[in-house]
Amino acid sequence: MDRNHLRYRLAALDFLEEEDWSLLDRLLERHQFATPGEIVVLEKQELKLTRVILSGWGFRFRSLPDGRRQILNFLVPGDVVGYYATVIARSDCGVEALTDMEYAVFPASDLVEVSRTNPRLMLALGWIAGQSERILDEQITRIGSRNARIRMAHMLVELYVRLRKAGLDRDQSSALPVTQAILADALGMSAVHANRTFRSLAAQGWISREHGAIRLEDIRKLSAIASFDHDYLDHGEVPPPTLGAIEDALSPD
Amino acid sequence: MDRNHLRYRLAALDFLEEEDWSLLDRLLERHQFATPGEIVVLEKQELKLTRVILSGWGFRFRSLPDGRRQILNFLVPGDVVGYYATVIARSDCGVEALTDMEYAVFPASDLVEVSRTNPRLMLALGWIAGQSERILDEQITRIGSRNARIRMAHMLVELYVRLRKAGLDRDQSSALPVTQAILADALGMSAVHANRTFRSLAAQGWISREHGAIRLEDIRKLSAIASFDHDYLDHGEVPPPTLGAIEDALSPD
DNA sequence: GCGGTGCATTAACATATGTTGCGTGCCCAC
DNA sequence: GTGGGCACGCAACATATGTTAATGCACCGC
Repeated sequence: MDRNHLRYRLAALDFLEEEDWSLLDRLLERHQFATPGEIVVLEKQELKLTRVILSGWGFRFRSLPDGRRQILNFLVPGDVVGYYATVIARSDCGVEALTDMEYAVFPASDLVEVSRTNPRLMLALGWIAGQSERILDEQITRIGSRNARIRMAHMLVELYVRLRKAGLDRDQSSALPVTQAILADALGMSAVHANRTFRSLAAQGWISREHGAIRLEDIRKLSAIASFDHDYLDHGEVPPPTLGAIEDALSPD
Repeated sequence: MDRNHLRYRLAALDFLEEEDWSLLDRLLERHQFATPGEIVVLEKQELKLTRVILSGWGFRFRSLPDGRRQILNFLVPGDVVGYYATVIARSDCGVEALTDMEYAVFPASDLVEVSRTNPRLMLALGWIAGQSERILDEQITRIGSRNARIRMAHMLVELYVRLRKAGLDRDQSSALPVTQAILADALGMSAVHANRTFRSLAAQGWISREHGAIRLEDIRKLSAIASFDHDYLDHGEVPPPTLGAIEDALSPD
């Protein structure tokens, strides 16, 4: 399991040193497992743990008074859950596994020490957190201002792209382990309408279903109708000036 | 201007020391101003600055291909914009002022040093960032799974609560400087429908308009129909166990 | 083989929301 | 004052989406 996807994603940043990597390894020592449908984190739970998804899929969600639920975002390998748990004690959202899932757990307060001893690593983890926030922005835009077809296409492409960035190859990342009901919860629409929308996209041959999963058949077409911005998750490759600034800030050490 | 609202909000955390406060003051030394309607941050702009709202209102938004825009969240005094700018160079959303606004600006890379020298302060700022993320979660839930009336009521109450927590008194915080068009952009609905919804709430006497602003007349009723969770922004008062953990993590200093 | 159970599909109908277009009142610059 | 711009109000109609309810189909345990 040493080839975890967080490592892969962080490598793109290209400024971590040997000691950062080894501290990261120690941080991620303790692993836990979950099976499909398992609730990993309960809502409204006192929570002082940070988790890192190592393999498999899940999602963060909130339940509504009327029994429905809203999926806030999906979790893929390399994602961090509970980054702020040190300062925000209660978790307001639950986490559920979609597939078999392996994740690392450590006390959130460890991050306080990390920030003191290895600011570079902390910065790198902050980068991951920042990406999540950007994904939330995108989710808001998707739900708030697009119709069902575009919403669904956009969501599917985003998941595909995130998986590829997490290091999964084309074939692994074009079969998404989500049911239409899950998609409906994520996109804020009824299951029936999700099905209508799904069939409409499937009729054009852009997606298809296989078992309880969805296969992307034509990612270009999907990106096109959703006017998906392929750059939007790309800012990982920190450009030289910024990297310089980091070194400057660190150098008076 | 020494009584800035970030200071007020951070005071609730109750673990910052004298040196943290003075570093914060130095960080927020440089102020800038904006007038209503002014674009403070352009979309898709290289951005290596972090900003802290000191007074006034604004919002983060994204433009859509068809000319509409989605408001991601509102900014009130004490909010931080561009917390991750060190690692995520490009800003994907713009920031616009709603009222006269004063804000502090500093290079995002300063935060790297803060995290090394004053992890407590960094933690405190992370708490602010964590609250913003929670607000995004709420925005997703609001847009994704509630009808127009509830969405609007919920949003209005949230703004009211956030203002009060930022230190504004009841009267200042029950008049919100937003037009119905702004609300529509925030709630992901058409301006006409926002107006319908507004009038429906106004007909019950729960809100009213005054000039270009909205006055909340009955916050209890609004909270009730929106089943607004008054705790959800409350986790600021870090409970003893967590605070203990922070001290533990810091003590081997 | 049988009967579940979970997911997908479909139809008919109800409702929420979007669109277009026009009218009103207010404030402000000239 | 007056003309223009802006926020708001409103009606009629078009459309997207929700609801309910029933059906089919695969998989699985027994």
